[in-house]
Amino acid sequence: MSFGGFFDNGSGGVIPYNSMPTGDISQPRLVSPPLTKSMFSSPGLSLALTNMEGNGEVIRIGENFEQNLGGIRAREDEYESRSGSDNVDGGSGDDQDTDKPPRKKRYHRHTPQQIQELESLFKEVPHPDEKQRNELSKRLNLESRQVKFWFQNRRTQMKTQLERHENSILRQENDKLRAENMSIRDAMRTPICNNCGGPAMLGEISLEEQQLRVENVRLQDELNRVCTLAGKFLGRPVSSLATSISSHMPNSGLELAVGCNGLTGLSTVTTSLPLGNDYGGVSSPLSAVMPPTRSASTVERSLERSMFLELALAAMDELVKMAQTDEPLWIPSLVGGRETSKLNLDEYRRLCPPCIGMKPIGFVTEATRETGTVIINGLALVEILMDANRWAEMFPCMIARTSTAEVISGGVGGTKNGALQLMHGELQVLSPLVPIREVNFLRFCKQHAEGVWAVVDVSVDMNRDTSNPQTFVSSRRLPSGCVVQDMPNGYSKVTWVEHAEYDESTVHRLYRPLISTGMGFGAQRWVATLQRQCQCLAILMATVPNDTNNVITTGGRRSMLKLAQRMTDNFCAGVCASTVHSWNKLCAGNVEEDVRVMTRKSVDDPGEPPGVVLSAATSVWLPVSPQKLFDFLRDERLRSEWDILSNGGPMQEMAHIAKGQDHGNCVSLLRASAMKTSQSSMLILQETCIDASGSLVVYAPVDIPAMQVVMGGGDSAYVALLPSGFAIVPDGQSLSSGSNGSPDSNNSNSSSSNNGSNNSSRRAGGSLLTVAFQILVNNLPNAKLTVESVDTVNNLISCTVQKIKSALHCET
DNA sequence: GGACTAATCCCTA
DNA sequence: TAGGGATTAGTCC
Repeated sequence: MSFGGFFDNGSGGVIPYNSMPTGDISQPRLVSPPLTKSMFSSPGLSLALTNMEGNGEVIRIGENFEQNLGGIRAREDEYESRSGSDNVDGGSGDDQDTDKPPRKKRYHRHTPQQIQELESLFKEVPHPDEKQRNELSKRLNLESRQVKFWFQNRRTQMKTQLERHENSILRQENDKLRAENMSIRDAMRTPICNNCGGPAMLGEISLEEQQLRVENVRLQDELNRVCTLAGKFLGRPVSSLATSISSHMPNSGLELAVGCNGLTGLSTVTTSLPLGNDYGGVSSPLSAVMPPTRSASTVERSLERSMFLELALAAMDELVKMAQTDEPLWIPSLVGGRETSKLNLDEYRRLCPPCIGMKPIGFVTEATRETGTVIINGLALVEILMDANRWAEMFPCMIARTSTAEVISGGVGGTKNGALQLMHGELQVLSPLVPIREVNFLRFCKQHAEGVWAVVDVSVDMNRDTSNPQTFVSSRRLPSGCVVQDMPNGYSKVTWVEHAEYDESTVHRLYRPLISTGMGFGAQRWVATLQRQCQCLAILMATVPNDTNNVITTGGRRSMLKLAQRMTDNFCAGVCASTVHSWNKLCAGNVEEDVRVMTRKSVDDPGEPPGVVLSAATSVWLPVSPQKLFDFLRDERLRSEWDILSNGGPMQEMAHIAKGQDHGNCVSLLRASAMKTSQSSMLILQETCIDASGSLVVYAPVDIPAMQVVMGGGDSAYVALLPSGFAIVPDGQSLSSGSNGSPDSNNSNSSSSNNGSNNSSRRAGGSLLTVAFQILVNNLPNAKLTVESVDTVNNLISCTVQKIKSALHCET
């Protein structure tokens, strides 16, 4: 019988086969796959040899052993010649020995082409079935078995890489704990009296000291635990200051089974190790990475995670290269009078090996980089980025929806360093003409140095949401994200790289120049929004209330801003049909082209009036600058020129909360001066914001009594409102020199549209204006939508656009 | 000598 | 019986 790597010597003892007394048996493995029982016909020495099929049959080897070896070698050569690898070495020094038959070296390597093919299949399918393996083996002229081995080895290799990574993290944590432990021991050796500052007397154990002792025991346990785990990954014991492992261990739900090697099969030792996150408040950063048990599914998960980790590391590498390398990777160019850089694709391909496969056919590349100083420190920014909710709050107009699908690693030592998570996101440009970009991506955070952090995103094309197999992927994010470097003044320098590939045909021609210059989804927009939002946070954190009339309390300010935030979020969700609300698109014949009308039921939401809500949105081109358009729309005195709610007169600002240094960033409360008695209980809540990437004017009628509650610091969640408003962006024409999308060549079927794209007088510096209304058309949620309601909202939208055009003297 | 790689052996689900 | 873990051996740096 035989055990792994050992032979039974026939007398009950077990010896390694490379010390067998038969001399030549210690030669390179001669037990090749084609070895068969028929080779050994003579009786004699009993030797355990296992053929490839693993039958473990005992074969008798006779005196003509050498002769048989020749046969084996001949077979082996035959086997090698079938491997399809032509790069087999000619032979070793032994081949010159005339006493022995010429022998090729067993070793060879697959050709680079073969490896490339194998790698590419591995990326798609790390675990191919027999059919796939056979197919590949035929194609590559390899034995099916070789393909199988290759995949097996590659999986093992991935696992080893993962373990190595886990190991390094563990080691870091170990070092930290050890230092902590030492300092505590030190503190205990020379106790100091807290009252007098002198040395504490023996026998006097202060409360603090008792706590230190308890803490010390806990740390020692933790250290032991980490040492044991590190030992497992290192394959050798890691020394620790204490020796006992399990005596202090509390019970934990997670156990790690550790197989003992050596005489495999003779014994298996299972050691229970606590890995719980709840252990004494100290979490293991790897508890989420390591498979608790070794079942098939956990191994699959482990493999998937290791692939994610490999992808994340490659993406991080690429992000850092993209952020730190200038020419020739990024070529400086002047766009719209503003300095920017353009990605040199040849250099990019040379510098960055593809990490998520080839660009899908028909997709175009969008790559942008932007650097800016932001009033936030790197650590805080990283915390925000790694929290889906806070991330969405930071970029409310850009992120329609996001969630964390899985936290693969939570980070090391209580920080986000090493944190890796799988996320889902819906990115938006505020226009019905630009579809939402839905992406599943990995987000990986790494601290590169003291005060230097990087967060990278990269698409993973796996679709975990099997409930919706129809999901059409129209874009994917290549390694994108930011490198943040703390500056001494509390600011940080943020370098943002946004790299995506998308199906341009899904974007309306009017918006293609904007999108292709990166002003839609690109780095400029992320950085501009980040700067504006951080400035807003800094201002709001200032203690002095900054509303001009001083009529609002601090609590009221907070409530009003929260209400405004909800209003703006709902506005964005209505424009882009994000899945936050389940909108039904209307395709009625009387809906004007380029106006998207959607409807939904509002029930059980105290923040909205109950009933049927109709949303209508359209985007038009206007030959005026974005700034001029924004200033016009936010000016309460000019409101009567387009807003029916103003009752033909100017509006008056009753309250103003600044959200930024730019006066355009604020939340205000407006009242129509020409107010009729019937509407006397209504005010307008308005939020406006502007940055380098665009601007927004969002408003909603609100009840005076409800607003009084809010301004007094009451809960704003019960204020029912439906937002309307405008989103303004530059038309992109002045930004893109060689854009392939021209608004002039708009869809042929929209010649009668009101989007102004057929305006022959267009000039550089125009704007794209999105107008959107949400209106309650029936206060019964189950009521049917009438044609009249759709007509009303259609008229409202086209009238408003016409009025704006007239007021700005830009009618066709 | 260590890392990498192709292959082998044995065990287990 | 397929696949995984442990191991070996050839090669490269």
